Amino acid sequence: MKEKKADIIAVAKAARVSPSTVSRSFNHPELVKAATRKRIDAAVRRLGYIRNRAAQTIHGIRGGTIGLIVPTVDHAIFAELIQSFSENVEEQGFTILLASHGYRLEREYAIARKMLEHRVDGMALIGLEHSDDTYGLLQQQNTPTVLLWNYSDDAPMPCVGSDNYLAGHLIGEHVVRLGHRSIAAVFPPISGNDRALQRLSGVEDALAARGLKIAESWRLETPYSVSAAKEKVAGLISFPRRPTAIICGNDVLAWGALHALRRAGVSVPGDVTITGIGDFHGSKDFEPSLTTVRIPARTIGSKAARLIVTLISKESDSESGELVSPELLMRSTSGPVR
Amino acid sequence: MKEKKADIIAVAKAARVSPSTVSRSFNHPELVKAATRKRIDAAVRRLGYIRNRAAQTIHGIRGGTIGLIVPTVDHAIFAELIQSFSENVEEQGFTILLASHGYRLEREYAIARKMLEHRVDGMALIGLEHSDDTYGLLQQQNTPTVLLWNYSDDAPMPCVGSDNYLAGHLIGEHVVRLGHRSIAAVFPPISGNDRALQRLSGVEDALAARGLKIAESWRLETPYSVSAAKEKVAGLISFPRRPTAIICGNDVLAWGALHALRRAGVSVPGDVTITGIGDFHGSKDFEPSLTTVRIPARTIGSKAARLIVTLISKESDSESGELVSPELLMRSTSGPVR
DNA sequence: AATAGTTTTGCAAATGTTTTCATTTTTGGC
DNA sequence: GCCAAAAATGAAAACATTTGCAAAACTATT
Repeated sequence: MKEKKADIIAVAKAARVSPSTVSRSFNHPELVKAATRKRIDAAVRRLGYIRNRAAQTIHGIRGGTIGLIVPTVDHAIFAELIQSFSENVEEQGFTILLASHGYRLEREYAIARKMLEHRVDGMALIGLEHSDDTYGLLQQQNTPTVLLWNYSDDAPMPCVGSDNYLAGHLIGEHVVRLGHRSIAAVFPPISGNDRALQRLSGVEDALAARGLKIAESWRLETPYSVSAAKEKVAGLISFPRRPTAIICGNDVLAWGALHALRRAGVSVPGDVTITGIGDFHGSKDFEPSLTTVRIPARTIGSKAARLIVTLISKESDSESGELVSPELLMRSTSGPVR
Repeated sequence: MKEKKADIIAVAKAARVSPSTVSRSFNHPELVKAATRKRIDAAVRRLGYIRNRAAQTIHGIRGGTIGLIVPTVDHAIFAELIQSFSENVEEQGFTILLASHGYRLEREYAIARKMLEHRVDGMALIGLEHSDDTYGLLQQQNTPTVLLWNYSDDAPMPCVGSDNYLAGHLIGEHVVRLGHRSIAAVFPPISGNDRALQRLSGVEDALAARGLKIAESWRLETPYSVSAAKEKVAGLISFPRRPTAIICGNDVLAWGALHALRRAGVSVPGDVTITGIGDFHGSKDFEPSLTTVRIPARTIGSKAARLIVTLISKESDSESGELVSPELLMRSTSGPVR
């Protein structure tokens, strides 16, 4: 029906040169005479030729793609990270191949495999918790890989992220320092989510240091959503005996808690202290503004981007990642216990 | 240093068959004897062989990737759309190649080109507004393409989305019906953003139908962020003469407005009515819950996914897209004028 | 045990590039 | 105008696969 798409040979013919020259004109323009290059460019435009990356990838040339696997895209926090990572990586001429595994680590393995089939130049994963298969695969193919979001000195691969345990610890300490003794926690499910687990441990250890413990019935688990958190917290405060502080595993849950309290007419921080973790867009401007721990997604994204590109081009395994410290932001949702 | 990665020939040798048989065992397993397949699979596992998609793409075989270009990832609304689109597309065995252009349409063209170089099987773009070059490119390469987010009968390519003009109209009508006459609007910049433009037109037309018009000084333009909107609205209401209703171009801006009013001690909807557009996660559970127009990102994402896959496999241009209607959600931030 | 049919396999060509090496063309110095 | 050196180009091999076709190996049938 339609003339088949132009290939490099067609261009060569049209420009009255050999395919080699056309190829060179793309990849090493300085090696071909300006006049010839002009003719080639004209032919390219005339035929609407588009290079076939697949055909060059076959020659072991870098394809210019980086695989990024996230649990999900539509959590504020990952969205920000993805944006920053992809922006920075694009700047270096790479394109990202994106997929989400929905917190299922076997899916992650399958996706990683598929990305390797596409011969990505590097990979980026979220967190430190991955199946042995995944780690094995990446190691064996020795694909440059960076782990995002979490940092640990003894991670099996270079990672750039924050110390989520410390983040939890900071917020836990802040809350006990304010004098709170009746403390509840609202966290996302921790299976397949080492970030949440570490935050929770940090909180617990901080409390334990003062001999405090979160009562079983005050340890709430909710999916990542404002409405789920709101509902859970509404239930929590409907009992006569209430916590004086609620520590949330991330800012989205904290927003939900805040709305629940507002609805119930409970004053924050007068009656109850609320804290988040993450400092998402909007937390600073919430009324009242949310006390939280800053984990700078944009910074992590851009540092990770720089790292993976280095790893890819230098082929130097030396780089071991970077820790970006969490920072406590005392704002208006936390206050001393009455 | 390390033995080079296994290729199909190495596998063939290890399994004592010819490369052709190995290839067949992957692509047409029913054509090879079970016993042989077993031997091949064993060899594959032993050598850690991973197929090279690039090498098959070269044969005109579908590579299994779909290019998705968005303005940015980290707007709640796109995040949700991307998630749903990618989820559904992955289910069909495709992987997405993602990039963002930051509302710059020339960037979009460059990215599209690069994706074509990677020989994506299809493309998805946000909105109907794209450079002629981009449209030309896609048409000329006749790459199956779907336009997301916006729907129009006379779009140059299949699109699945909502009617943003109608969304704006619905909300505008709702507000005037409540008796408001002093109306302000807070919208994102409309350049390179046909969604916002159409919403605004919808609003304006709805007001005009009642002989109303938004005063120049009450037409605020702010970037997409809670804090920017909060600030702008704080300024707006600091004047003695205030609007009785503020129509926001999307829910994020509405949240900002809500926080500004809360801070200023202005009651909603008692003193001022606020409306959003989008119905993002969290709007329903905001206190007070936000009146807005629902534009179901998840639905759009999944329908678009289905459409692009059809377009790719059936090669049938017949499909022309789908309109998913916006729906007015009257909640608690809007009320009759005092 | 021979035949016809069917299933399984291998050979070789093809795919769209890049790259090495050799050859041709150009340039500059005389 | 000639020569050596430098610059530009082309021929052919290489890359990792797939596939059409033909050969080989099995199965039933007699």
